[in-house]
Amino acid sequence: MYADIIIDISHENLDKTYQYAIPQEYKETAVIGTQVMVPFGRGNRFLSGYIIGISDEPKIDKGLIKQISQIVPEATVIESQLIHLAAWMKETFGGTMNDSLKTVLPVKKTVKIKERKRICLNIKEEKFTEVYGENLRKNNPARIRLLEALQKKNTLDYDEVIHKLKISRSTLQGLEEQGVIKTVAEQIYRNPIKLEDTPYQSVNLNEDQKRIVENILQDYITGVRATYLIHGITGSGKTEVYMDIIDGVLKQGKQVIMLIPEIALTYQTVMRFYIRFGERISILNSKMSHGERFDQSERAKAGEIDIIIGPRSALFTPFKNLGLIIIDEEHENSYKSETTPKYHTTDVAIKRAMMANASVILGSATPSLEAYHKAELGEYKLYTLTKRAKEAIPPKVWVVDLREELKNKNKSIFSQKLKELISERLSKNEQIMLFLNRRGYAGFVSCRSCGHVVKCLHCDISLTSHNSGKLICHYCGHKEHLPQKCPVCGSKYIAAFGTGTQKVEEFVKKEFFNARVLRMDTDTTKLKGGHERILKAFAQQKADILVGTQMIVKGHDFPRVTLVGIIAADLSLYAGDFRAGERTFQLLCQAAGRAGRDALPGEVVIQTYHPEHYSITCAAKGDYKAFFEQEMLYRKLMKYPPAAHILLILISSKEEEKVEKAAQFAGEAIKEWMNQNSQELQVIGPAPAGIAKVNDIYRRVIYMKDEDYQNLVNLKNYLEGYYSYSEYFNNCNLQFDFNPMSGY
DNA sequence: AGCACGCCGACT
DNA sequence: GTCGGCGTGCTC
Repeated sequence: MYADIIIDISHENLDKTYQYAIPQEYKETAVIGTQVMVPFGRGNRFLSGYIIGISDEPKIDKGLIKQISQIVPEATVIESQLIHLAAWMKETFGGTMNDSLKTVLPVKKTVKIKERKRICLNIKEEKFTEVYGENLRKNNPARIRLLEALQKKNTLDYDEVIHKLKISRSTLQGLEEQGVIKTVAEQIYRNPIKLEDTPYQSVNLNEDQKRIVENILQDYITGVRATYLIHGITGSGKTEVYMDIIDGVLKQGKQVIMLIPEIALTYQTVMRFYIRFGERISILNSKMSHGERFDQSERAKAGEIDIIIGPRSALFTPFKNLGLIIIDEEHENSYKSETTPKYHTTDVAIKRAMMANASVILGSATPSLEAYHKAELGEYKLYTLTKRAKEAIPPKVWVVDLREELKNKNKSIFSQKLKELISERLSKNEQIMLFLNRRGYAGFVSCRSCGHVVKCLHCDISLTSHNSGKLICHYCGHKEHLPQKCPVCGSKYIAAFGTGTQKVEEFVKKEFFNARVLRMDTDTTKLKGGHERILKAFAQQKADILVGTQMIVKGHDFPRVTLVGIIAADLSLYAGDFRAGERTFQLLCQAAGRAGRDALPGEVVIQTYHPEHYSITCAAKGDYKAFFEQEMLYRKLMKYPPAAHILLILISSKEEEKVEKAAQFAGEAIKEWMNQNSQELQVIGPAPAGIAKVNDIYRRVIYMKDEDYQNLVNLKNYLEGYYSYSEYFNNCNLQFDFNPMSGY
């Protein structure tokens, strides 16, 4: 038995694994994640390392492999815990150990720190002349070069000394031993938050909020560790609840990780926490460089901070005394990783919390079906916040049936109602948001007259129209022709559905030519800071109407927005994946929450061909529970998560023939596995992926469904085994996605 | 990073 | 010859 070990030195060229033999007495205890002491290098000096893999075969000449000397008893070593977590992620979500390690461990490329490593003189002037003269006499060119450079400039950059002055490390070492120079590695890590002198004002919690804080803290202090789901409607003051709980947990000497979706990371949110918790808080965001992130993780390890706020990657902050993980807006898509391992943050957070004896709080206005389902099963403790904290009035919601509009010869993209309300708002100088809930590849086919949507017979998923004029199911690959007439009402108004933000903008300009319009989509936010710039302009009322996709409904509050128009709720309702209904409900709730945030009462217009669909009626009433019940029925019926689990297998290659063969082979292997294990899993595919070709790489998918997650994991392991040696997978890539969030 | 190996000029 | 300065390459 051999162990792959990474040596615990943060240096680039040691950032790889070395194989060591596991002595007999450690056969049982040497598992992935354990810290070990090993002899390393010529001098066999004892270094600490971590086991990140176990194998039977030696990778190099057996004679060169040394033995592990000792196992460090499982202390609360944070690295060890994170490596453990990585191993669990590899197993649960697929991919290699390396993939998992890279997501879990802080980047070891210590670029920033290296830059700061400096060389300076360590002797007085008279001594300098003496040393300099001696080296001149002995004709030591490298030393002279360095001394002359140091004479001109007191301190020099380490990297420059090595590369520009061409001084080797051994020269520096020699001089340092003699005490002529010293190297200073001043690690100044910046705190990315700027101080602002706003005193903290305590907020008075209402009864509901107080109850939650007290209950959860009571649990915490008495040693109960659990996962909580806080279902609080928009504006019910979840953040205040989090802050009070954090405060209580900090008082227990523990640390807190607070996760938020990337887009919600606004200056205001951070400031609120900063004002309350001061210097011991830090943030992480995607704009930060590797170095800056590394800084933050070093600060966390050194115990300089107690709270970190950031997107899903912040989950891996190396806190030694982790007490609580909060996941705000738990239903957000960005919590699912798009790269292997395709983990869901909630699952990993719960696992990490278990390992660290911490609790988890999930919060959302519209919890994911997964979370609410688990709460109903009693796996999570559920708390509900039903009152708005500020006494704002819930908005008035109008659902407009677009089929009626067509009957009334209104072919504009704005219904009569929406037009009226827009005009009224413009005259009152109030602001309007027009929201296009478009997402990913749309292009489903529907009848403009009766609203019928063409769906897959097998999957109950909207078919997607392709350029070829064919309709395709993204799950099973089922194909059919685009019908000439609506199969339900016979109308000829049946076509692919799709509107872009530019089009909406054009229409607005045409219909309301004196309105000032801002558009926000991937086009207009491409430039750096485009996002912020547009939102700021709108907040300063430099425009009357903001047109955009989901990105406009998240984050920012605009007190003067009193009307929200959803152009076509169907766009997300028939997006071609099983979460379409859920996503629509969430988006509509969020959009509705934008209207009338302050004193001015708000109104919302939802335009749709399906006013009777429960995603829309429930969102209009703001009735989460009713929506959940309905959607859960659908999931149970179709065996979609959380009623069952889905494993998506994506096979890709540059050669079309190869993918086809590999996909067929994988299909056979699955059958073989089912026979061997006498299991009956539902298999859909192999089929070309929804986007069958990306950057000249061909893609095939296989969907598997089963109620038992472990079954799917076993199958994944079986396929991974094949992948490593079967020639069918040569030049092919194999990826797994459990309970996928996005289409392929 | 830390260590040793090997090369080179200088000195006893 | 030997010694110290110096550069380089390897570590299971």
